[in-house]
Amino acid sequence: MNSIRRIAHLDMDAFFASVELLRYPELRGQAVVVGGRSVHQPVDLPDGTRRFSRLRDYVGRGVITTSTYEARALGVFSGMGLMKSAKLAPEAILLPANFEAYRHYSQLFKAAVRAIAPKVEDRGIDEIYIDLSDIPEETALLAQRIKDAVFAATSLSCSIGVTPNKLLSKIASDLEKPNGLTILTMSDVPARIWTLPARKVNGIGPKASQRLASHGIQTIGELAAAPTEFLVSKFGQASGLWMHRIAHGIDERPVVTESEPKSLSRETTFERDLHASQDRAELSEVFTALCLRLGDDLKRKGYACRTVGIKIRYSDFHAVTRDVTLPVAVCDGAEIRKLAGQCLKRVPLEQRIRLLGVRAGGLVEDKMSAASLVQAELPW
DNA sequence: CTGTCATTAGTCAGACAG
DNA sequence: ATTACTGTCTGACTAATG
Repeated sequence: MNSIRRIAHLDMDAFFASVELLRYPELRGQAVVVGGRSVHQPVDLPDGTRRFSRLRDYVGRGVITTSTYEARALGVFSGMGLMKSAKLAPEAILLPANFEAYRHYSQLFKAAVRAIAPKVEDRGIDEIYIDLSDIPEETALLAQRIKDAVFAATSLSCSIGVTPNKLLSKIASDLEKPNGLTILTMSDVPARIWTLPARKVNGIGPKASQRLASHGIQTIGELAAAPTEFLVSKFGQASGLWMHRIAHGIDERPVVTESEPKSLSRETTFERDLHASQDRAELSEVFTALCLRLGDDLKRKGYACRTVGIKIRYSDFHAVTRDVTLPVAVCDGAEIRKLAGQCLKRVPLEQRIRLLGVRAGGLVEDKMSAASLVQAELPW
């Protein structure tokens, strides 16, 4: 039971952008970013070539979802506003996101991995953890075999880190990107991990890294050197102890192969900020549409919810949420609309609104709600 | 009967991630 | 004119229950 674990983290390289390059191979080698809306869909020209949008053509409030490494070299990264990135790289190609294609390639690469190593934890569309502990094969050969299988199935490259735990593997997979393969043991922690910024730890985001920096802690090594009592006094019992452990490369979390969703949500950002009274009709229409779509999502996935909530982001980017919990679960869009409407009455509506969202929580399985199954279960 | 403590559920904000 | 969308987790606070 105390055997050394071998955990892999596999991360597809620039996933969305790489999938787009499969469809538009003439863009290979160019600065390409994925983001924005479908108005930027490439147009097929009569001469057989395609016309692409450029970042400088972009108007709106979207962000970059993924960029090619050529685009990253120009300083444009995921999460950056497209308007801002257009100033840095006006000539870069802009493509709208095509989630259907990404989901397709996601299934392909995950199936290819599972055929070799079945203990796989889903971490979103483009990454997974794999527990390799029970597979009797030398680590480097096994990891390379997985990389080859992913490429054979998708024509896409990935980067893999293999270490004794999820924390270290997640960091390791990023060390030699793209097309990397990094294998670390605990003895590598001082040389390869302690030298990295604390921000590289999965779970230390912008806020925590800034707070750490304010105490003179920049690297994971400096975090490891900080007294536990100091970390606990500054970040609380749970976070302080956690930081101390992860800084020493300790992480016992298992690879979890099955999970149920906890919530479903739909939200949208408006082209311009709307006002509750001035733009009442428009807001109401979007609100209802979100609720109906959420109801569809619930039924399609076979869930009902006991909690319905809303989210509003104001023009100053400050956000509020309200929710309500019921004694019985619901899944009907119109029902959700009513409950969400009650939540809406509890938020201030003086300031203009940038984003509106609806959420279903407290999910319970409700196979009966799937229309096809209702028929099947009828007794006659 | 009152006060305290533990526990749980609900609500909301915020951090984080892919 | 900078900042999408979907989802998970945690901490703080309140209320209810025993």
